[in-house]
Amino acid sequence: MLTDELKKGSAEFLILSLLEAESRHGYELQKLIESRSDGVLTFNVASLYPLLYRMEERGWIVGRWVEKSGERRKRFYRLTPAGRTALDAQRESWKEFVTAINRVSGVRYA
Amino acid sequence: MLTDELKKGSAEFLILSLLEAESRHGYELQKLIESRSDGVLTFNVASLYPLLYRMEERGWIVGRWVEKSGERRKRFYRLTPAGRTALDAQRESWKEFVTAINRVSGVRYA
DNA sequence: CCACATATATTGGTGACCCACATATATGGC
DNA sequence: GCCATATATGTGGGTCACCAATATATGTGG
Repeated sequence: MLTDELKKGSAEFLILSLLEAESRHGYELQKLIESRSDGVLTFNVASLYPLLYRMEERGWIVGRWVEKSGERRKRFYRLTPAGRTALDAQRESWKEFVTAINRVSGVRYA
Repeated sequence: MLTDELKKGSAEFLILSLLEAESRHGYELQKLIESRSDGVLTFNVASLYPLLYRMEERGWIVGRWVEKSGERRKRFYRLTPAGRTALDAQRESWKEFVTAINRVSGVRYA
């Protein structure tokens, strides 16, 4: 499937987008992406956590551990100013990319 | 850049789309994708030819060598019925994918 | 004669993604 | 009391695509 290949690379953009409104933890991000896309976009845990670390190293997001009694510890991530800048850039890239593919492939949204 | 990652996986779809109208050879496909996307979508030769072989093995396209005097030999590819079916499926996948990403990321085309 | 465009092709390295597995807690069903 | 399932985070190892670099070969323009 085309989608399988394309999903690669989109994950970062989705995470940045979801963190724009409020901070969230990894598992939550995974479930949100899956439910909000009606199952079209799925996310493997083995991709999720390494990706979050990479994004944190890059300074786009910052995580903090939250521990509540009677709950498993969670790591909540929030967007940094650099992350917001990256998000803006990726939004533009995304639009440009979609426009380009549509133009070359002749896709129209009837 | 987001685009760099996303370009992966879209190549097949673009090639199938371009071959729908008429048969073309590898180098031509590469140049067409680049020019029609205004340089947004670039294509590495080291990806192009192996990809064409894979698509031919899968039975989506068929190539034939064309040799003219005073010209380097070219391999023209045309779409097979199976390729056309695959193209239809990929068009749907593409639309579904774009819709899903837009919904999750909150992108709107103003 | 040499740089460049055309045209096809491969080797070798990098890097992302994912299967499978591991750990730990709370809840619901039987 | 026990077991499956949901929640939540994490990793080792294999696979696979992409790409930089390189190679071959011909026609054109300066």
